[in-house]
Amino acid sequence: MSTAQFIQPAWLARPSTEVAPDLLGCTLVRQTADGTVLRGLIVETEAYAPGDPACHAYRRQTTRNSVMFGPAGLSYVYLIYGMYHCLNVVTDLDGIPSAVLIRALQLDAMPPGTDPLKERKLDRVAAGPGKLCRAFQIDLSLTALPFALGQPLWLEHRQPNWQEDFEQGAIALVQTTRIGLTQGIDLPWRWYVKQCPAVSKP
DNA sequence: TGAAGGATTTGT
DNA sequence: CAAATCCTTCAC
Repeated sequence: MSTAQFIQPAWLARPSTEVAPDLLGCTLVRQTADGTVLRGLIVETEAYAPGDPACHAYRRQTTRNSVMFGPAGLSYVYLIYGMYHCLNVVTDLDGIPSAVLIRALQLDAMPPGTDPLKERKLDRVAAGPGKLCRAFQIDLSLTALPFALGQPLWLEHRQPNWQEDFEQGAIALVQTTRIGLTQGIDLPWRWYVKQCPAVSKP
């Protein structure tokens, strides 16, 4: 028995490069209109920040990226390549455009005795920013919404078990360069859980 | 008003 | 490596 600790805006009101690694091990929860609740452990993130040429807010404020300029704790969803959506968590202080891209989720374990092939397949269902939005039914209608209980999306802090494993070294994090960019490719602003089967790319 | 291109994914 | 596919941005 455990009580979920919901992530508040104040915890997200820090530079995206600090929040991105801290979000690993936290849980993303999606509640659909019909009441279905989907949960996934965040296992891969990327940070986007001011002065970063890969950031959507690099040039100027536009209709699409305006939520990035606002306060922390809101969602930023955009459409990429005409067919996939990507989910971000807006971070840092009001007026500082920045966000963390959620790139991969580890979905809840299947019941004991499940076919190992099925389990391996499940590991890849949310292994990538476009795939996780597809799995969690996240589209443009969910942009600029607060992450909070009762909303379509919210975030929960790391469970004590995860935090203990992390502190004892049983879980390790990897920091590396971001994926799929044409600019800002050298910034090491991608983090993921080492040897996690649900990470998009090792 | 139109053209170019993208923080992706999948299959050849 | 190229296609799929459409919204956003920027130029004219």
